[in-house]
Amino acid sequence: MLLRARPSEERDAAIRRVVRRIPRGKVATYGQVAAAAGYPLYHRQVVQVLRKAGDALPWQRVVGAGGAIRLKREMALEQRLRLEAEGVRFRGSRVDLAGQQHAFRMWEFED
DNA sequence: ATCCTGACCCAAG
DNA sequence: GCTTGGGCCAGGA
Repeated sequence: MLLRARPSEERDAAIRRVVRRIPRGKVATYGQVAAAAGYPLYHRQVVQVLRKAGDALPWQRVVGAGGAIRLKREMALEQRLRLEAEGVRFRGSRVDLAGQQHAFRMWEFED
């Protein structure tokens, strides 16, 4: 299950599949998405994928470790509004991860 | 090849 | 709580 030498397109596709599985009202961290996709150390690549995908993916459901919103300026507000609209609760400046963090079931991502 | 950047992460202080 | 430094990785200049 270590696929470091696979083409980037497959890696990105795996990441996209994972993001699409996060249900409304739930969130997952960049690190969790990367790990669930099969690439534990690729949390930074998740960012690139989300940027490129734009609104084709539910990008608002991916947050930083501890539930922090990592976007800047207007986009940070946009993400918060979208999440609150889905019913995600916040504790201060970050998402209240307890109970709102999506638990990936790994076996669903096997090819 | 090198340098820089980014919606990162985490252990320290 | 917040900031820092070091560790990660791919992509673009």
